[in-house]
Amino acid sequence: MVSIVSVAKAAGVSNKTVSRVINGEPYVTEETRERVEKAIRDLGYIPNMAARLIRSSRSNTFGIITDYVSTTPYSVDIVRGIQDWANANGKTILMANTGGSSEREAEIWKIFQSHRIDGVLYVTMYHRIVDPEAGDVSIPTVMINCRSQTNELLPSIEPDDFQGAQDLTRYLIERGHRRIGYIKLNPVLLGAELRLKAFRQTTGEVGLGEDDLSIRLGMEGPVGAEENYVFAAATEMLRQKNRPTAIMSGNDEMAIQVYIATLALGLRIPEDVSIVGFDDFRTVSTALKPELTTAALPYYHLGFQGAEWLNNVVAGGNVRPSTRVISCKLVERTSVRSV
Amino acid sequence: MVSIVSVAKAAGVSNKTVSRVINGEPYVTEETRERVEKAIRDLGYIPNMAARLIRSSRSNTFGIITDYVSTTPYSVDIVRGIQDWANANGKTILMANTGGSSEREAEIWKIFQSHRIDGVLYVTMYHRIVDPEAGDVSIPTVMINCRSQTNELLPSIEPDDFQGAQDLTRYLIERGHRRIGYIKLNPVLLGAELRLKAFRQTTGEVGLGEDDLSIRLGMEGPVGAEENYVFAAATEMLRQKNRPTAIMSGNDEMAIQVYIATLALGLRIPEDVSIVGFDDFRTVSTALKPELTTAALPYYHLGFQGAEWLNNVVAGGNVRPSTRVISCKLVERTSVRSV
DNA sequence: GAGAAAAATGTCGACGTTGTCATGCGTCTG
DNA sequence: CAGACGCATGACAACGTCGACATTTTTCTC
Repeated sequence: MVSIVSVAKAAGVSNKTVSRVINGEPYVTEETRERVEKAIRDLGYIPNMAARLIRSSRSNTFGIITDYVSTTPYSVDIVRGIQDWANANGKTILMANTGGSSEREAEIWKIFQSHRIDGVLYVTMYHRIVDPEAGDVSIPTVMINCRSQTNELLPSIEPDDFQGAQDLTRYLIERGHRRIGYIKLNPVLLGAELRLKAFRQTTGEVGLGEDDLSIRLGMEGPVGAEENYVFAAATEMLRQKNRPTAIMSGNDEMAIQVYIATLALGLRIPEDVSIVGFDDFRTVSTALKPELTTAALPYYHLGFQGAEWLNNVVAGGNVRPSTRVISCKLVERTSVRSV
Repeated sequence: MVSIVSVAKAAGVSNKTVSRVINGEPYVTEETRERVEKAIRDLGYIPNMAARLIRSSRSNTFGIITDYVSTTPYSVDIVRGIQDWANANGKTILMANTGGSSEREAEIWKIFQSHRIDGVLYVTMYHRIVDPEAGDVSIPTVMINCRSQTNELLPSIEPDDFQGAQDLTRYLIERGHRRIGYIKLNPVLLGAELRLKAFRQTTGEVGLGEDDLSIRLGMEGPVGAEENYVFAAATEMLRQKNRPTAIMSGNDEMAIQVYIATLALGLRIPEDVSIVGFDDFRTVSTALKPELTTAALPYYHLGFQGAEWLNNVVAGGNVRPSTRVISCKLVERTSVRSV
């Protein structure tokens, strides 16, 4: 492997001068710099990160720990956001997946430490409460899309489920809907409670009461293997004599079933029933016809800003641990009409 | 940071002996070994990979290059497969994403080289032909879910779109369907041609001709921003006097629209129309009611076996470059009935 | 044009690990 | 009991890079 030494030889300078050129340090003549750069090109020299790390003990590497579950694969956008930030800021990304096993997670922390990574982004694929296995380790960590139960000190960055559901509810109310159905998410998800709370509060503010609302449980059980009541709930809801003019679906995926239930009853969307989702899981929201109005989970930004934040923490910034929240943008499509 | 030296001191042995213990080398007394292991535990020593690499120039690290596109996020299963293999075999994963830009891709190769990775897994998020920017570099590479146009020498591992579509078609034929609709994938996707070819050939084998088949284009244009004709195509297809009794949808996502079109016409699934998809994009295939019969893209296996293969290549195995193909398993659910 | 300051370049060692080779010690062989 | 052998351990250098410091060369100042 071609090293700094061979470059130095080729350019007829000392190692240190080559090092200076590589790192853009001052005090190198233009002429020398060019000679060295030519040697680098000619020899195809590429700096050895490992050697660099060993000297400077800063790896410029972040580790990502994920917990892929077969659901909501859209959340890979978090990883994309992280990667984009990392790429723009010269950081490298080491990646590992717990697969849900906590022994494996412990291993991963070890591996990360053995690579002397600067910090960890702990990413969950759905919004939930977790319990990182970092042990007594003190690697700077930022939680993304989740929050630590035990360790209040870890900064976390999460989607604003409340605001998203609030916007969506207001959107329906502004368009004249007064009888609204709501199909609840799996209670395991952190968003379930927040979204429902926002729905209740917002409808309450305009004086809608339990009689105007049809609230049903859509799913429950372990994520990935849940009991699914969405179709039945939607069907039942729409068969009521005073059926809702709009249905808020816990998420976009569940909205598929609401669509199907609605159509199977011979009702039209949005003429007879308006429907909104949540997540902006585009594979679904734009595949549905009419396309689904929904609130976009800010996955990409969660990742991007999480990485940025971690960087501040690593740099020792004055980062008081806290939960940061990113808003969910309402995406207006064509599944809602005014009544 | 606690190093091998401090451990050696604590245990009252030489560096080398500690090294021996760490690497499980022979010629260490049980007694010494225990003493060293105790010191390691007490001090919380974790080996420094960078230093190790600098000596041995084997990083035990694979790089993954992806090209995330906002479509088919389900393909993260490829990455999961890779990670699982890596984890089981003590490899570390470095990850980067091109975002579609080839300058960035070139940078990534550089970065990977600077980490002295052992090999690269070049992963695309949908089955297609690509053109890796590795340049004159000769890092062992395995292509996953794609194939190189220019470099015939790169091994690749791909889903068997042909076999999957064949199985699906046979499945319909065996259940008595003789008038079958087919909605074509975006021709940009490698699978489009293969699946259609399988459909044509398999229907042809049992004597079905153009009159029995309704073949329509579902989508075209750049991935992520394509023109979408699925709903219209399905609607038109089902309005024919001799409407198909079954429709094969290019993929699961498109099947959503076929469902909606079917139901909007007042037809029932599967009583009036049977529907199959492709991909087993579970967020969709199990959210549809009735649940969708489809062929599963073997994403996880693509990743797992790709990593395994790369490992062989790195080890200098007798790996004649070739395209390996992994079958798509038919997943029977309830969207098809016998006629 | 001498002396000082600034710029350019070089020398050397250290980072943490492991490979090479050397050494010490007990055991076996004949 | 001498010599050979096998096991257990250690000393030391080297990997590629960069920081600290030293040295040489150029430029500036009066």
